[in-house]
Amino acid sequence: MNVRTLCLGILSFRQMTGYDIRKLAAEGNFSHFCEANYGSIYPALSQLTKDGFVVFTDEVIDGKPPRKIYSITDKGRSYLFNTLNKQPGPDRFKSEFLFYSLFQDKMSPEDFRKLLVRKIAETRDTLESLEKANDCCDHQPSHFALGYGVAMNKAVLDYLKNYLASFDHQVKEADNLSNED
Amino acid sequence: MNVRTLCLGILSFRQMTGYDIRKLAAEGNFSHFCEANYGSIYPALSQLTKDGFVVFTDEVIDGKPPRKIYSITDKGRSYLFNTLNKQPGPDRFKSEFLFYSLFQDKMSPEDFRKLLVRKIAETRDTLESLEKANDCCDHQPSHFALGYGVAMNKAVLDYLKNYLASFDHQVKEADNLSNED
DNA sequence: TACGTCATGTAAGTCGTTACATGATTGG
DNA sequence: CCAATCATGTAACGACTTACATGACGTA
Repeated sequence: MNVRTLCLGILSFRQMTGYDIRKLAAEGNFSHFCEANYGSIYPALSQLTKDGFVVFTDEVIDGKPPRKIYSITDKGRSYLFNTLNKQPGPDRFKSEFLFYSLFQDKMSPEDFRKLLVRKIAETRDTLESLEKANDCCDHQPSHFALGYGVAMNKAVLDYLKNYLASFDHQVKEADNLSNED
Repeated sequence: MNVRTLCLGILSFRQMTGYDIRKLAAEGNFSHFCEANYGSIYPALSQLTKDGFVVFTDEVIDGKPPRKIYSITDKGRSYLFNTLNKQPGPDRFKSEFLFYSLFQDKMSPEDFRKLLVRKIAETRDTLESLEKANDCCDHQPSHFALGYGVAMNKAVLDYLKNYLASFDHQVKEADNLSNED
């Protein structure tokens, strides 16, 4: 799913600006399963315009920055639903954290613990914002996608919290042993 | 975490060929949180060699294809542990499936159901292979990383199975209603 | 004999990131 | 007045994907 298709999909819900698209894709209800920056969105919108998949109207209002409001065309819509008929590629998960964790026995316990604690906080934040979005949301398909993210992050949070507990337990035991010497 | 660092990390466990690295990164115990193909691994290894982070020996054995066996150098190891001291970037999750699911009310129930069923099968497969790998594995950090994947995929599988059940239930009810007409 | 696996690599192209450039408005 | 937010874009670069190119061995 490239940025062009992402934009097209988002615009199929309602017309909006490139700025709005970026908000949804990088901070909003779509951000937990996709990504897009200005640097890819604006060129994508140009291309989609060239292809006739979207059109825009210039909105110039006094006292506001001028905006381009993009809408999907019939051609764009049929292109979108056509690609949606193909089967989706596999989910992709990339975790620098997990890569780092492979070397936990090469780090000091304090360093690895920090890593864990930070990750737990991060996951908790993500989870909270997904749950909040899920509560507000009445669009059923978005609800499904948000719930997916909630389920995933809950599981990860549990896993990490358990691991932290057992990690602390182990460190404590090791301390006790060394104190007995 | 670019492919160069990934290769360096993998080579810090043991010496191996580019072919082996690809296996680990695309099919093995690392594949659930990273990706790499030949097309990125071989150039990465050349670069790492130039930088003095790895060295290789040519292995030429009669009746076997010649291989280059790469090992990490001290310089490479210290570079690796240096980057490991920085804090890791956030996990990235991309799901074409979730994107597609946003349009479930625009598809026929049969089409969306197929999507769900396929995803469930896929998740079950991933989960099984992670669990199998986890059973065999005695390297504790890998165990942690695999467990993370297991937890995530279990949660997703549960979520999808529940959703499928409620989906089928709804479709059935709708059928009953329309039959009563 | 044909296919799968081992094994290494290149080249073209796609795609996206980061940083830069600009400028207006709003709210503290 | 300063910072944040709204708003659009470009350019350079980096990174990875895909397809191509090659070849040997084992096995069914």
